[in-house]
Amino acid sequence: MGIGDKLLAKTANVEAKPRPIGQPSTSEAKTSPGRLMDAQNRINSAEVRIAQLTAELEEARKAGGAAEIPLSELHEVPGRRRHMPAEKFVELRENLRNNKLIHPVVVRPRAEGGFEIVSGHHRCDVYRELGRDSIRCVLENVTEEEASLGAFYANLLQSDLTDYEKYLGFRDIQKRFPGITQARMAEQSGTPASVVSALMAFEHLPPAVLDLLDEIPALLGANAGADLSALTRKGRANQVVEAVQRLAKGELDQTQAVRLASQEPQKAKPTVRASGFKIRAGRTVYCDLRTARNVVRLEFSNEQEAKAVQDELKALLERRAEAVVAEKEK
DNA sequence: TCGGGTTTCGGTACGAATGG
DNA sequence: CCATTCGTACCGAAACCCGA
Repeated sequence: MGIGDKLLAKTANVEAKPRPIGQPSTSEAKTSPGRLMDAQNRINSAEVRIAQLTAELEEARKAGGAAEIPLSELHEVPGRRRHMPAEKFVELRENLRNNKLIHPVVVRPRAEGGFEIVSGHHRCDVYRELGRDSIRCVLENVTEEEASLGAFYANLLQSDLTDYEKYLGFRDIQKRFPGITQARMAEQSGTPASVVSALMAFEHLPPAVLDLLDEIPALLGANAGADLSALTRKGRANQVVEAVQRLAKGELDQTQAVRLASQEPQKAKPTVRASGFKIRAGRTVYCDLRTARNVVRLEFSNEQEAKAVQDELKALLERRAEAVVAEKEK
């Protein structure tokens, strides 16, 4: 399931893309769904109908194929839906508007009737949006666990999921399967154990930080998150919160936030940044001055000026040096 | 001053080493 | 045996540099 779903995701629109997009087909009922609906109308009992669909799917599965299932019989299981950015969804919709579905939706029968979607929530959404009645499905005999895990691990494969969202997913898995180790989850998801470890460290961040992450999931990557988590456990929660709040305001980047949080409180000095300015003489830059810590660099447009300024600076510096000596002796 | 090549920097990926 | 930390390689974007 995991692998299959991954492959589905990777190749969802591979075939269709290079094709020139034809005329948008009107949403006139395709023949096979139409026939299916007609057939359904003649069946009174819903159970019989489901039984028939299930049998159809079983048969199709044995033959290695798929069957048309009414969208009204497909149900979503909470937490299984895969994240998809809006623009990707539009891409998928436009693809399916003009091309036929290459990868059938994967479903499994529900005890209370109908089918639950194992993989293909977005394809179903698209079909509903396009006003279609049914969609090609394949039956997958998987357990509840397998279906959930498969969906989540396929989800993980998406690089546009933020690290925080990945953490929430892994945490969900742990909640559902108590006792599962990080190593096991790493193995199942094909993620290095060190990454799983870093992700799971989000758990130990101060509540205020987690609240911020709920609002802005991309605020912290797994690495900075793990660093801040370690600091939190060392009793630096207050500084961690402070640093992350400034990070959220855009005053710091992630490494600076980690640095800030790891400094002793009294040492939390404003970050020394290189400063400088340029003096122009008309259009050309007469002098470019830069200061970093205790170093001042002066760059002149020509050597004569450099020499002249050096002489003037000498006098200025000697005066200041004397002042420093006087200050010390006081 | 413009364009494009390069360097730097913040960040991620992941295996190796270490710790509990 | 797991989880965590460390070290290094890598990546992309922005900053920087420099000749035309």
